[in-house]
Amino acid sequence: MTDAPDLRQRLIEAATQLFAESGYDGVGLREIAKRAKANLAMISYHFGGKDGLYEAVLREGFLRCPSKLSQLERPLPDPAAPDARALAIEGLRVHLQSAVMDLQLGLAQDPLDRAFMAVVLRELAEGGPRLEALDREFMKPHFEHLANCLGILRPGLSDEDRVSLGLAVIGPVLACALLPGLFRLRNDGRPFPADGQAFAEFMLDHTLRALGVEGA
Amino acid sequence: MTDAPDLRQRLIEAATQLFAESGYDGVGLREIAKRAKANLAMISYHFGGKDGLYEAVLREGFLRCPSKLSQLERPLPDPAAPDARALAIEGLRVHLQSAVMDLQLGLAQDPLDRAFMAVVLRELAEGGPRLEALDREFMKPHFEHLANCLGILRPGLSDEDRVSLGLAVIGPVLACALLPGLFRLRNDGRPFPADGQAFAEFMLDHTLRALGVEGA
DNA sequence: GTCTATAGGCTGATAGAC
DNA sequence: GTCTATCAGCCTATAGAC
Repeated sequence: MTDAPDLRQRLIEAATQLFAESGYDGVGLREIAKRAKANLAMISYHFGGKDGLYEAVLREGFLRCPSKLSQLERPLPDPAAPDARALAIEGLRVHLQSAVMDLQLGLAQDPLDRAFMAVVLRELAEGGPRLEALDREFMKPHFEHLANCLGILRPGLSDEDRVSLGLAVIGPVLACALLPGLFRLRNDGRPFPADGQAFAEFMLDHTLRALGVEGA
Repeated sequence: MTDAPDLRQRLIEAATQLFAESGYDGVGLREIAKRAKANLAMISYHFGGKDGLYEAVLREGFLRCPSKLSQLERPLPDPAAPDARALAIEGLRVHLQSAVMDLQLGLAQDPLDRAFMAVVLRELAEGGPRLEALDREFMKPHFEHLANCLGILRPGLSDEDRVSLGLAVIGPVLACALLPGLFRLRNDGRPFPADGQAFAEFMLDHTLRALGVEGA
């Protein structure tokens, strides 16, 4: 991991960790080079500059993560099917578990993946120019799957209310990922959630109760 | 506003806006001085340095906001009262409306207040050394009020589940405040929520359904 | 209190030897 | 591909005139 074979990879790993900790403006290239046990000039040579390195961090992260993202199968419920509601409920469960996994709330073992997700969340929060690409890559698939399931379980909402409902379901997971320090405080210093699976189940149960659906 | 009487105030206002936009490391003192129409040296003179200016931004924000925070009265429900459940429901409503207001999701008119809350949220997300103070000042009162209400409506939860339940209620509001750009995308470019009051009511209704309580 | 001028250090980037 | 040495520019901070 830290002793990756080639320099390029070491630089990307070091940069991912440091950007995750301190943000783009908070780290210098010298520090990154030092952590990667590489020479400063190698950053310009391999990536063309700090911006190029940052983009490489995101690009390589994209390439590395999709295979890990949504490892759980996520069947799209067919509204016309006779068991549509049951499928939607199962879809909702898979969606929540998947979101909790993706956002590294306790299931991700690889520190590099955790750091990468922190970079992504930081970028989403800043609302910068890369927001649309990140949304398309990370958030949109989840939101669409979520919207499908919710549309079956609660049809006929206004546009505004549909967004609100989606937010009511996924918001807790997002908030938890965006404010890890705060929820550590809320949980007496222990990381929260302690058990990602149980957390996802709790949120699923909460959502199903709100939707007036009997839990599967 | 931008033309505040004294220089000190102008510096704090300029710094609040710029720190909100670009973060602590993302802005230079020159830029802050320029926006405040002040001389660079005045920052050291009045605040002792960049760190002092940042702390002043937070301190003055604390002083300015509590009067605006929780403008709605927020009675603490008494679990022993005969109408405890009704009081808890009303408390929950007030809590959600208040949180939506505090987090500037559509109700805050003053751009300075909006910028200040952005600084606070940024600081909470970074998880820095000031996190505990910010939590105590901004989050804890809400969480405690929330916990009181939820404890009445749904007693006997485990510690972990109690945190989860609190997060299920307040998470959507937090997520929305932390990812304004993302939810603008989710809402076809329009800011979300369009109507903070309606948003709070939706979340209250959602929560009450989940808790199996008839809406007031 | 406000300003100019500048110090001293760090930043990202690169030329050029190997 | 990797390194050293160095550049020009920016950063924060401050000494000192007014």
